[in-house]
Amino acid sequence: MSLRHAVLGLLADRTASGYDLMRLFQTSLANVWPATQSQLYTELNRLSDAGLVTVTAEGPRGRKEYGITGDGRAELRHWLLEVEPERNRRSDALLRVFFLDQVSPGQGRAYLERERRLAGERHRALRELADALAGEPDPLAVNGLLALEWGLRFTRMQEEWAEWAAERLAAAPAAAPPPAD
Amino acid sequence: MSLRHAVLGLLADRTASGYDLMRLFQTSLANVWPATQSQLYTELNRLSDAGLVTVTAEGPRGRKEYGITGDGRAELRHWLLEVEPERNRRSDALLRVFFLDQVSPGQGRAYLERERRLAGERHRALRELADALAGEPDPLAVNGLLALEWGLRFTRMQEEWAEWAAERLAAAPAAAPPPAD
DNA sequence: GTTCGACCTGTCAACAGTGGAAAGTAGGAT
DNA sequence: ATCCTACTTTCCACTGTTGACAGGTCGAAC
Repeated sequence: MSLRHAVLGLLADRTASGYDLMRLFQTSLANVWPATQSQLYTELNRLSDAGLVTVTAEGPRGRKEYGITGDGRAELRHWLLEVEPERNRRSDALLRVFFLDQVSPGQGRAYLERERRLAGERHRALRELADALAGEPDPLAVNGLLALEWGLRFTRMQEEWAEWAAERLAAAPAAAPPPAD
Repeated sequence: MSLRHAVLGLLADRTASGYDLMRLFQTSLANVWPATQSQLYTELNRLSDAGLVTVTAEGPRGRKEYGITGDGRAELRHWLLEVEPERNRRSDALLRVFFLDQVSPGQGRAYLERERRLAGERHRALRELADALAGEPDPLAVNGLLALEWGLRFTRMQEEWAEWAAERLAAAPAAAPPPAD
């Protein structure tokens, strides 16, 4: 459960209402840890009960401004530095690859070609985002750029892999040789 | 929900009991789509109700052997070729990167160094697995090797990225320049 | 002969995440 | 005055996943 830490991280350098957080999730964290409005409000209440955040101000229309507490910062640091990151194991796309011999070799190659295309599109979208962000010195962007570079490398890798896999499939429809390094 | 399709995929070229499937998940699919025993039995019953699999034999100790039906194969092909693969969006590790400026630059670099090390270890483990599999011509291995190559590239990419990110962090603790291609 | 381990099937409670509905306030446009 | 839109919070039903529990058969070893 890292939604908790995502919220703490965002509150660490600004106070915000649930609505503010929702917009931050939609923009800066959309590609890293998406969260819906209902999750956020539930989590804010839980965090508040646990004493990790606190209401710093109450606005006009019921708006509640939340801020991180000392305990909250401690928890955030603890998670950042001491909790082992969990591996991302499930992959819808990779699962399909496992069963690719259930369709004809031609369909398999077509599937991989689509994968390559989709990865390429995502790569170009991220590149545009990176170029757009390169101009404005947004405080959020500092480490966001590290994540962005990760995305650029990842999508590039997916493209190359899909191309490689399609060739491999074409070369040896019956038995694949061991992967190259 | 792709557990359904993982089960269909495995049953597509062999009949198997729930227990057999459990072992297949533990071995060949462990890194792609983990599933627990309880999920499997529940899913088999659901699939059976939906007419996508059927009991082909009943063994001595209550063992039930399941086989895929025509509808099941149709569903599998449909999922493989026509359903858009969903992106894997949540990443525990990347989320941490976003909040890396909550700790000192030195701690941040130490974190990235650990990431690099963990990725390297996983890379070496996958390489050993690939070498071990290179010998035996397992029917499962055919497309499993494609997935394995994906893992090799992915872990290598993570290593390189963590190194790059650490350098980037060291070079510009206040404001990061735009990412290179 | 019993005990042990491998085989085999199932239920249950709990929780994270999703999507949608409900309901309310304030400010600006018509 | 009224309506629309943005803002704000909350609740509920549903799915997927997990881990624990609970049962059962069989072959082999002791």
